[in-house]
Amino acid sequence: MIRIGQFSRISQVSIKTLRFYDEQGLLHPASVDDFTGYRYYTFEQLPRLYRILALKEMGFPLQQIGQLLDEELSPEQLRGMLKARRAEIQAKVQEEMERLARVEARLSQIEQESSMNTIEVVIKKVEPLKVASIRDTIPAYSQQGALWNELEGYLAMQRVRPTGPCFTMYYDEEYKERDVDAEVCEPIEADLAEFRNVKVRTLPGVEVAAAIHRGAYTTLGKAVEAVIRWTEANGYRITGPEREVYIRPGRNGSQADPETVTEIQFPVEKK
Amino acid sequence: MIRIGQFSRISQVSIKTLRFYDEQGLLHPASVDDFTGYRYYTFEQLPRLYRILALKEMGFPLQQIGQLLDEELSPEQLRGMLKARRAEIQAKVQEEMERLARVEARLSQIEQESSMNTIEVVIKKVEPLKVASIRDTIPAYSQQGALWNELEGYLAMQRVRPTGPCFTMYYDEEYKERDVDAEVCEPIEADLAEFRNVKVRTLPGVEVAAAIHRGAYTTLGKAVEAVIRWTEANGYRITGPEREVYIRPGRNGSQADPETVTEIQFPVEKK
DNA sequence: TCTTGACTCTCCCGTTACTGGAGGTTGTAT
DNA sequence: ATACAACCTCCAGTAACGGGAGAGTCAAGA
Repeated sequence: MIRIGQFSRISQVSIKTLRFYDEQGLLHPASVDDFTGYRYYTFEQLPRLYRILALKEMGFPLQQIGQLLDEELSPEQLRGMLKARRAEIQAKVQEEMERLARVEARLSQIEQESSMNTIEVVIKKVEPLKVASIRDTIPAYSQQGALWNELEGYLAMQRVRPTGPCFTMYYDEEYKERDVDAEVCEPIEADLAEFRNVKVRTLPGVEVAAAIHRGAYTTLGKAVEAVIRWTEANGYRITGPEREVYIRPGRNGSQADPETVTEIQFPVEKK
Repeated sequence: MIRIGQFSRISQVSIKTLRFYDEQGLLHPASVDDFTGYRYYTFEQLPRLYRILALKEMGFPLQQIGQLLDEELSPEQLRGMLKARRAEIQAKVQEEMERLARVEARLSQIEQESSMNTIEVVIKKVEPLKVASIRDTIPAYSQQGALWNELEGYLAMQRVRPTGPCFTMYYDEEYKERDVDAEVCEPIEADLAEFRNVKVRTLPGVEVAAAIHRGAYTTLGKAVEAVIRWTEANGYRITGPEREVYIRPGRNGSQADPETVTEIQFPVEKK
């Protein structure tokens, strides 16, 4: 019977940790003095402690270690737990590798521009969204006015209010200056009948790479470029049409209002 | 000016998190109503929020993110922080890979033995240790009695008490049945003059791979084998002589006492 | 036998980046 | 006027301990 200090010295496990394992039921001392509360261990407890340490180094949480030690489990179950653990570690490694890629991308970018004037790109999930929309081929990128008038006119007539910021989707694979295949969308909640060009459907939820753009529409291209470059540098693939979300539209529809805030979104998936 | 709910919906950052970032000074709302406490955000705050998210995905802790955002730092400093982060991530990846190796080793072992009757091996640090010792070549592994008698006799005569469990070091590279190069050691604190065969020195601190063995000495070989196999499977290299630490020696020196507890240690380093 | 110093005990707080919930106030639509 | 969603603050919990306060215990030397 030895006291906690000596047990700690032999096993190289801190006294705090030993007390913690006692409390957690992982390793109770062989006996505890009722009056003084002193913990007494025996050398026979070392193998169990070492088993705990070994499992801990494989990354198991203490709770599971308790189970692994105390429950009689079949080799099958044991294999299962080990394989689950392996999968978790692999996921973790993957995650860290992606982090690394982001940092490396930033580093190589800083080599060129030597500052952090970057348009930030983030991954986020977009919920499924019910929208009313009109899709058409328009002569140029900046000439969506007619579509918006038609769509909003119809919504107003039907007394349906949009439930979030409106946006445009661009279906062209490559960048085009003219004859753009565009769809203007207003998110809605209510039921709405389709009418003429106005379609109603629910867009599926997706992951998007997104960047915020502030200022006149003429410089929107920079944000678009930033997102595309980012997806390439960070191992994502673009899987759908670009969305331009008009978070704060220009005053009275102006396309040059410097306080306009737009979000560029590209649906993506990991390569 | 929008309220927290809408800001949360646009940015896909939870309300709780936004409040937390406010509290932490990472992103204060553009204004707060003095009476109601309502937080009001503007769209102009989205870029800052996205910058926070981007840095978070690189794995920076929030505190550092605050610094990165608010302090004017030179590109040099920025590079430094990124490189430090990169190094940390690489270390983390390395660590997880080692975990993976341990789990894989266990899995492949279970394929053969289909249970967990394993001798657990752990890595621990051994502190530098001052010892009195006698080294000699002995006819067989089990015949250390004479050396121990001489060493302990001298210590008793000098009234020096050992300060921890005694141990033997084996210097032979390969396993030998006879003519074993062994050194018996007693850790001491006090100053002690060398005398005849008794040497005094301080062993350097090292990392060791260790396993506990319980029972008669005749089965010690299994523990030794377990440690050696483990080091191979987990990417370590043995860098010094084996130590056999007599944590609980057999009663009156018996080598067959089944309650004997011994620890096998091999100094190691990562490959 | 007493005292000193090392050892041990319990209890509480802090760590990270939030999430969940209780209980109470405010804003908006009908 | 009333419902109900949205918002507020404060508290507790997460994993696996480490640090420290304040009090009790043990072994050895004077």
